[in-house]
Amino acid sequence: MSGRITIQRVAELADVSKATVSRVLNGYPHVRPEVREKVQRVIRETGYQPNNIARMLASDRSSIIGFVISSSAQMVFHDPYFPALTEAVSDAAGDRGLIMALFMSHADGQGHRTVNSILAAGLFDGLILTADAKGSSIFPQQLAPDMPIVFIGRPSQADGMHYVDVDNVQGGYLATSHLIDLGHRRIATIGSNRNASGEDRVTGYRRALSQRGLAFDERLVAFGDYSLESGYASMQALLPYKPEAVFVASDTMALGALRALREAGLRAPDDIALVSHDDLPPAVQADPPLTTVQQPIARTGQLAVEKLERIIAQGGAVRAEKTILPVKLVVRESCGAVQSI
Amino acid sequence: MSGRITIQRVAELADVSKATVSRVLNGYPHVRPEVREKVQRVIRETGYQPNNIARMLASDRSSIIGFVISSSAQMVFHDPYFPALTEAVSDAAGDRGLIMALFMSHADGQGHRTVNSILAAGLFDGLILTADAKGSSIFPQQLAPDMPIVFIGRPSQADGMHYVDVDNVQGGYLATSHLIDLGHRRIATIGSNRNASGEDRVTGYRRALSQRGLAFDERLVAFGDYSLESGYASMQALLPYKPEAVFVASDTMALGALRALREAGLRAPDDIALVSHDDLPPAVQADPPLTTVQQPIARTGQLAVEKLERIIAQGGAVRAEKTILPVKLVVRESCGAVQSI
DNA sequence: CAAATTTCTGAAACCGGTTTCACTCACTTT
DNA sequence: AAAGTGAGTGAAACCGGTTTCAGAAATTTG
Repeated sequence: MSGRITIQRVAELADVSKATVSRVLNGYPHVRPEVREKVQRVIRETGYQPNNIARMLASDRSSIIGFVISSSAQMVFHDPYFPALTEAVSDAAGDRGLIMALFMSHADGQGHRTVNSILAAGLFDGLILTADAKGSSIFPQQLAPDMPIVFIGRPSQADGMHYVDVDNVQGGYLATSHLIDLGHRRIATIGSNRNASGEDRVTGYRRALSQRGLAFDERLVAFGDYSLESGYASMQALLPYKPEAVFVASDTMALGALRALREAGLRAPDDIALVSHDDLPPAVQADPPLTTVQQPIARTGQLAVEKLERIIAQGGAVRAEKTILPVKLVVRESCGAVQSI
Repeated sequence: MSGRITIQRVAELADVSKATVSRVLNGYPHVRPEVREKVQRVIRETGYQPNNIARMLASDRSSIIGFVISSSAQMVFHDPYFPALTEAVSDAAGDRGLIMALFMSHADGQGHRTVNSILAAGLFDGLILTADAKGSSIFPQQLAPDMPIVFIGRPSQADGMHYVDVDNVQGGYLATSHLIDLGHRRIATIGSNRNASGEDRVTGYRRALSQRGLAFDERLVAFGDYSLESGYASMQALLPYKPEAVFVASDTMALGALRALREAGLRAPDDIALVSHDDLPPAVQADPPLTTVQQPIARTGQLAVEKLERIIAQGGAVRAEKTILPVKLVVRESCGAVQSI
């Protein structure tokens, strides 16, 4: 693997010791410029590539991080959020010279097994986990207390955990406030109680209502699972209660909601105004384009990797710390604030 | 990493040599049953986990394979094909005790750089690459002639390459034949010339036409890039030529095509019959649900991993071999063969 | 100019496994 | 009973790097 030639061979050719070659390789000081140059020339001429595995063994660092998506395969398929997040983490890792190993843990209770085997591999410098769904918690901390771990999204047991999340409460709040500003009073929501993000967005919704003196009506709240179908079903369930506007907790569910409206012979925003959450590509493509709360996915992935790297560097002795990223409202047509062109 | 205790410690506790522990660990013969049991007990009691990195170094196998998606980020987002394929490869790798490292190489010409750095890592037992787009070929073979590589999809330079692909020609053929069977004569296609798959599907389309004695009309052929938008634009471009039916080379483009129809006040299948390709989840959700050619994505990923494993095991001395998987037509409503319920 | 530093450098230990090889020992063959 | 077999075992080499440590060489200081 990686060619025949080793550090030993380079050392011989350059007429120095392995130690010196290693110093040159890692840019350490205490090497005479001329020697350094000679070694570099040999390296160049031979095309020598250090064996990373040997390096890992000796330095006890692998530069590999695990990225575990602990959602059901269904969600990974239906919601572009995961591909987007995966790319963000992958990019961030690549930028920092880390290799990302991806694991998709299945919904059939294999979550633990997957994580177990990952940890057993003893191969990773650290792990990034997507926040678990409520009730199907993963606790790698118990299995490997020293493994550096960063969650993306608030885990169900957030105590002592590092995590990066977007301000979901603020997201729900901004979306709902916008609808109130537009004069709507009877505002429904399609949220989710599947994870912390969904709950937080509903919390923001309620906060906006109460702050503006609007009553909270239980019948105007539906819960989905982030799938298009659940958005569709939820909207159908809400229609009998005649909402004027709806805050949908994800773009994907909003697409389903739009379909339900269309089938009911209604149009957004004319008959029902709609604001969603995430600002993923489908939001722009939707008909009408969705007014939605933009969450900085790329930044989220980047911060998670940076945080993980920091924890790794400090040997895990970092106080658990959460990072909450701000969100912002992107106004398009589904809310009725601007005219369709 | 992976706890404190080493094979040396286990050996001491079990009062045997490292060699014997290693034999037990790997299930090798030539260990007395009682000794084997004693070692296993110590392993159990101490919770010993072998250090995989040391193992890799000694055995020159990492059990890590790289999966490189060499498409633009755009496509990865827009087309569920890639998440589906990624999951398939990830699952297949996991089933076989391999770890999958994911790389998304960008469209900005970084493709090569990504692959270079992957190879430089000297860490992978092998690579699975998604077929390159035409003109942006990746040639890791040149850089690392000994690296076992399997493509998914026919690469632009297929000579001497291992690859697994679905029968795209047959896909285009089946779809088009179906439309002909339904009585249509003026059949258009939205294909793609971005990669081999797209071209093959168009080839199948042409083959069906000629076999049934229908003339090929250049104006009835449009090319997209697998995005929803390109499907939309292509359909708009085709409408002036009044097709009775269209074969669209991907579900995602079909969604765009449907939108174009809707906006033109037309309906599928009544005004224009439509058959697409892939049978990904959106095909079912579409309105109307899409008649589409099903490609066995999970199987594709699985075969790619198995083939790669075989090449690795044989030290790369395997004659290049291609595997073409059959496809089948799934009839839903968009073609007009069955009545909407 | 001697003494004290500081800069370079290489030998050797080390990381934690796997694998080779020689040797012991019990059991078969002649 | 001597020789031949094969199973069972451990010592040691090995994988290819990094890191420690001590000593030589060069430089600064007194």
